[in-house]
Amino acid sequence: MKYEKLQAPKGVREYLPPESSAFEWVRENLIAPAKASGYRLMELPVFEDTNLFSRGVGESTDVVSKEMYTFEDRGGRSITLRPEGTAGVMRAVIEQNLDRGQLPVKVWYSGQFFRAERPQAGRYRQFYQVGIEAIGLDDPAIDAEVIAIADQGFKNLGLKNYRLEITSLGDSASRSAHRVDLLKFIATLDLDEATEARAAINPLRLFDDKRPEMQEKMAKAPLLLDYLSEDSRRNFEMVQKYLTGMGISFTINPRMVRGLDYYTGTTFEFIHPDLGAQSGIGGGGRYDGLMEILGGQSLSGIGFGLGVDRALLAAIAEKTVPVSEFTSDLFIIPLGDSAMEYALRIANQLRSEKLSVELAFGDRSLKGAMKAADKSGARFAIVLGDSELEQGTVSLKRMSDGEVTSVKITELRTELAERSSR
RNA sequence: GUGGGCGUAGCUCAGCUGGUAGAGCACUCGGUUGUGGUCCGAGAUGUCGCGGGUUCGAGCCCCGUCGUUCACCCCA
Repeated sequence: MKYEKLQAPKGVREYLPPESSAFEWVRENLIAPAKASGYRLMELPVFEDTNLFSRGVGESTDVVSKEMYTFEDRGGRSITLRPEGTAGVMRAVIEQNLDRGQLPVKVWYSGQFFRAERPQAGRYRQFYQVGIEAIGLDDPAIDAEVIAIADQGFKNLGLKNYRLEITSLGDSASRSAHRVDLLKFIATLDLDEATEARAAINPLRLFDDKRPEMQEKMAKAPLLLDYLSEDSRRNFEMVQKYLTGMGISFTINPRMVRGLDYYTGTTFEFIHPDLGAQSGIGGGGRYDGLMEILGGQSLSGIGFGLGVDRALLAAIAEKTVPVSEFTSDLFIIPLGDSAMEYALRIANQLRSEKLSVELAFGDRSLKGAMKAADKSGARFAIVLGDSELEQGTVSLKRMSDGEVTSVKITELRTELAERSSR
């Protein structure tokens, strides 16, 4: 009886050895600056009450209206696989009262997110993000620091070709003033039906249209940046000053539009040109009304999400991924049953002393086992047979040049420690 | 959700105007008794994505389907 083969669901990206080590390298490097800045881990569920996203992210966004994985659980509750990270963090902060202590609350997270889009280069239905949130403080210095943390993550990967774009969406007074004029302007344009509909939901979206004729039409549209209130404008200037002071280069993109409704004030995107159509490797911004919308107190916040999958693609494009393979300290080749019994024992012991040790299993030829030792990248190899067991000594072979030294088995650990460090 | 390209051994691919499959790499074993990376030799592996159709006959043609890839919408 032969069973049918199963496949992974459409649009998921899997990371298997040896590429998985590059993925892990990217993720850890993106996390490191957050840890170094006092952000602490938050491990959250990947599914939440659907209302969290429809209310938090915004009913009008594409993410909510057509890209969510929503289903009913056995208790009849509407559940959604998280399409982004911020809403879940806010929910947990409110629910667990983290905002009752000292502010800001500074947390980071890492994990998979889900959007039911048509997959393409750098876009998957399950994707990985590293993110941070700083909640409860209005200070342009925090905005600048959050951006700097993201930037440092990309620098850790050795990336050079990306650029940082920033803008300010201002406070609600700024936005409503701008909206009036923008709607007036849009009313003068001759738009197709689909675009008209998008404009009705969120007129800012038209700035993001890639079609050249639309860009032309929008060229003279009023820009939100010109409508910033005095406070917002001063805030934005401070953010820029701080960034410049840290040596972080950026460009101001007054036409930048983000896909989530909760953004306010400082907003930013990291863009890498070598990835194809999906060029955003990370982005974020302020979300000053979000917590209140989700039933918490009225606190501001700022955060970012960085795409691990896309950052990896960028690192591959720029050829900055280190080629290091896993290397163990010792590879043991036992010959025969009693040697295997002994090998398992000393391997365990060496591992308990923090050495990494691999064994040759199965009935392989010695030549094949040596080949496996070579492939594993182990620094040293020993053969364990009857004569070695009798004499209590082994020939410690250094794989890089084949040099062999006779070593007592009881002294393997110290020998390895000494020789590996050189 | 819309549109284009692709789908042949683990991987990268070849397969001429339709006659039931190959290469390189990788893998396993061997090249005289227990030592890797080079070299030489031998070997295993495919329901040609799946289903249907045309045909005496299809990996090659047609339809559908699934997957993949690229782009649009949108986004990490």
